[in-house]
This record gives sequence, C-alpha cells and structure tokens, in this order.
Amino acid sequence: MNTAKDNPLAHMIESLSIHNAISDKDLDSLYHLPYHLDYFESGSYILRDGDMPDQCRVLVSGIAYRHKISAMGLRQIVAIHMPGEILDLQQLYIDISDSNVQTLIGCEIATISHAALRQLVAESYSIGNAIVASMLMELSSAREWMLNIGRREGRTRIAHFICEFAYKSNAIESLAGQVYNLPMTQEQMGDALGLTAVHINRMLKDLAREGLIVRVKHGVAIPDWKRLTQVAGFNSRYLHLKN
Amino acid sequence: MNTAKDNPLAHMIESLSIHNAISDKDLDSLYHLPYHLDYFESGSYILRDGDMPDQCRVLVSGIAYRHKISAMGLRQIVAIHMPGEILDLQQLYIDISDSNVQTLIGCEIATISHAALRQLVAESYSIGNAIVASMLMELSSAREWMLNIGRREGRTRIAHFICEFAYKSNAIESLAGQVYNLPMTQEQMGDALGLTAVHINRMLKDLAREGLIVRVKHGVAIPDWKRLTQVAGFNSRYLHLKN
DNA sequence: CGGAATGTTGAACCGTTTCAAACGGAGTGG
DNA sequence: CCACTCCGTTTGAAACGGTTCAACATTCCG
Repeated sequence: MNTAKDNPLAHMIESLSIHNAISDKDLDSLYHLPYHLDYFESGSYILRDGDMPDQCRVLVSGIAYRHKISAMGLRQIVAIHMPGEILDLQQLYIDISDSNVQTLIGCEIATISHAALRQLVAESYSIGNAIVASMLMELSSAREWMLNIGRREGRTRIAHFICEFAYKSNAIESLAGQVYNLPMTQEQMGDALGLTAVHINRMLKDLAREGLIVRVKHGVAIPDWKRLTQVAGFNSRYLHLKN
Repeated sequence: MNTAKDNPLAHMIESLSIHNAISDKDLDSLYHLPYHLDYFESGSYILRDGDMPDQCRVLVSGIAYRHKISAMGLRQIVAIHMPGEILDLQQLYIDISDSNVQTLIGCEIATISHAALRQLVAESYSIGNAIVASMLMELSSAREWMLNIGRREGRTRIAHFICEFAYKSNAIESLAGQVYNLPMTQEQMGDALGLTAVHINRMLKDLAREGLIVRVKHGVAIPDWKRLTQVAGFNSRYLHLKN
C-alpha cells in the first residue's frame, strides 16, 4: 500500500477521507490514480464558463477562485478553492461549466481523465460517497456565503471572509506565526463580497484600527481569533472540516 | 415495470432522469422505493439547523424554502425547493444540517429511510450519479444566487428572482394563463434577496409600472417574458433543466 | 366581526458607491 | 541608479440606493 505523504494528490485524498472511511485497497487506487501535473501562473484560467472539459482538474498547491460575470459585466467570486479540491466535478456529472475558475497565485494542477475517475467511482462505493461529501461541503459553504453577502454589513462581511480564509488555510497547513496569507487585491475581495474595492479599503482600515486584524503585505495577522469570530459571526461548522 | 405517472415520487424520478439514463430495472426500483407520505401545513419546519435525521425527505408537492439565520438574527433564504427535490441529502453523506427548511405553502413530503436510499445507490451506479447531478444543479443555482445578491441592484435582483421562480414552476407544470404562483410575502422575498420588505414593495411596484410584470393576488403574470429576462439578465442555463 | 398579519406610503437617515486625484511599491529599460 | 510606468492602495466629497421608523390601508383567517 502506498501512503506517501508527498504524493501530489495527498490533499485530495486526505480531504476525501474526512467524512468517509475508505478501505486500504481504495486508498491505494487513489494513490495510483494516473494524473498529469501542470503549473499555472497567477491569474491563469483553469476553467471557463461554457467549457466542457473531458478531464477533471485537482488543485494540488496554490489558491484558485471561482467567479461568474453578470450581464452588466460585474463579477462575483463565488468560491475560493484550496489545495485538494476538485475543480470541475460538474462536468463529470452534468454538462458545461457555469462559472470560471482562475488562479489567485501560482498553482499546481493535477489533471485526471474523466474515464479514470468514473471507473474509480464505479468500482468503489466509498470513493463515490467521498466525492459527494466534498460537493456537499462546497454547497454548505456557498450557503454561508449567501448569508454573508445578503445579510451582513460590510465590516462584518469582510471579517467573516478573513475568518473563513484563515480557517481553511489552517486546515491545509498550520502556520507558525498566525499570519495568514491573503493573496487577493482589494478589488478581488470586493468581487467576493459584493462590495467595491474602495469600501473594502476603508473597512479593512477600520478593522485594523480596532485591533481586530493586523495588516501585512499580502496577508493578515489575527491578534485575537475569538474576538474576530464574534464580530464576524463566524462559526466554522458550515465548513465541515475537522481541525 | 411500473411507470405510473401518479406515483408520488414521480417528480423526483423525473428530475433524477434528466441528466442520466437510468435503466428500466433501476427505474423500477425507484418506483417501488418504500416511502411514507405526510402533509405539512404552510410554515412548518421540515428540517432545522443542527438536525441529523435518519431519513431523507422528498418534496412531493408544494413549495419549500431553505434558510439560515445570522448571529444578529437576520434571515437569509438560500434556496427555493420545488416538487421532486430531495431536501436533506446532506445528512445522508456528511453530518448535521447547516440550514433550515420550511414550507412556503402546504406540502406533501415523502420520507425515505437512509438505509433504503443507501442500498439503492450502492446497487445502482446510475442512480447514484443522478443524485449527484441533482446536487450539482443545486450548487449551480446557489452560485447564480450569489451573483444575484452580490452584484445586481434591487430592481434587477427581484426581476431575476421572478424569472427563476416562473421558469422552475414551468418545469414542474406548464401553467395555462402565464400567471405564476409566487406564494411569498414581501418579507420572505426580502430575505431571499438580501433586501427589506419595504424595498421589495417599492421595486415590485416599479416593475409593474414599467409593465414588466402584472401583479395578481399571490402571483405574477409576465406579459413579455423576453423583456423581463433582459432586464433581469436571466439565462436559464444555470438551472440545468431541460424545457 | 375582530384581530393579526401583510402590504403601502412618506420622510429622514445611513451605508455604500462613484468619481477623481494622489500615493506607494515593484518591475523595466536606459 | 534613476526615471518611468503600471498596478494597486489610499483619501475626500458628493451622490445614490436602500434602510429605518412610523403611520395607515388592506387582506386574511378564526
């Protein structure tokens, strides 16, 4: 049985195992899944609205984001993707993509053929279940975002977003200094939160003035995690992670 | 082979068949799925945040909505459920519910045990796929809602919501008179769209004044479907329905 | 019929946007 | 190493969309 932690698909396999026990044999199939590894520069498109790829892409390292463009040309970021997430499950089951996926920083992407993944799911009940679980986690996350965008005011909305980002970062790798990488422009944060870049700027300054966050170059430090979560109304339960 | 159209689960079976070919044998299993039928008054809770039911509920008739409550007590409606939709798939695969589901009008609900559904999925690859496809449709819908709430202004947002409602209603049953049932209070519409009931009222009046909609008791008529979709920036593609 | 829930309207208020200008830092070429 | 440019950040003032509050009208329902 191969259980090498340095397998590029390790994050994916780990996250698939969160909610479902996967047998050693199936785990081994996962470790031996044939894939092709590519590097994408920051800002590259992985998937475009309307695409219908015949393979699945897994985010191995880096951070990507999913967005939609309205008829008026306004952009809404609908998800942030962390290492381990499968980026185009939709095309495996339904049809063309309804959203774009773009890298936020340089990303390694593993490409797996639909055929290989379909066969795996057909052969292993537990792996199919695990993929479904990962999809449900994304759905749960989407619902919390709707609450965030629809019913929280700007300041709180940003605080909540920072909490989610920090929490998900920690799930991937515990950072020593409590400084979380937040490699987004204020424009991108605005697009994620339904606000303008200008307003993001002002509220970020507010949060810093209140001592809720400390701003560093392309990241934030959170001096008092509990206080920030209270302001944000953040409860990690919706992420369905175990850490 | 049983293919009775009046089987209470007919809508569910039909919607499961949209994206996946299901064999006659599996269709028969679906038709003979053991269930228990209940009636819920308008306003009843089907599922509560934190619940962990050991059965799945399928909406047979009526309309239900899913919502979350923020720490400040504000409500955000995150989905409208139409007949045929499975309401608590999440608990089948992950854990406790992260949202509430409540009936909008009187609803018939079929209850199916997790055990029965799990067995069915384990035995039929195509039924598992179909359930996954239905989940992906919900995810796609959630993403469009985020775009709607985050990036469209009030008037357009409401127009888009009305389009979606009408379109989904039509998918269930073609109405003769083009009058779509919209059995929501303005407060509920506000909670769905991240607006106040007062503002919903004003914008609804605006849309009516412009001739984009005609307001009837608990519904709307749409004189010019194409014009409304243009104003709303509505494109049915994200719903992944076939009609 | 009466009471509660929902819809309607106006005026004041406030959070967020818009526009425009200035500032800062990183990268490039001379 | 400086000058230049590009891109993102910062700041201010005015405008706007949406909220709040409060009063009143209407519909629903027991």
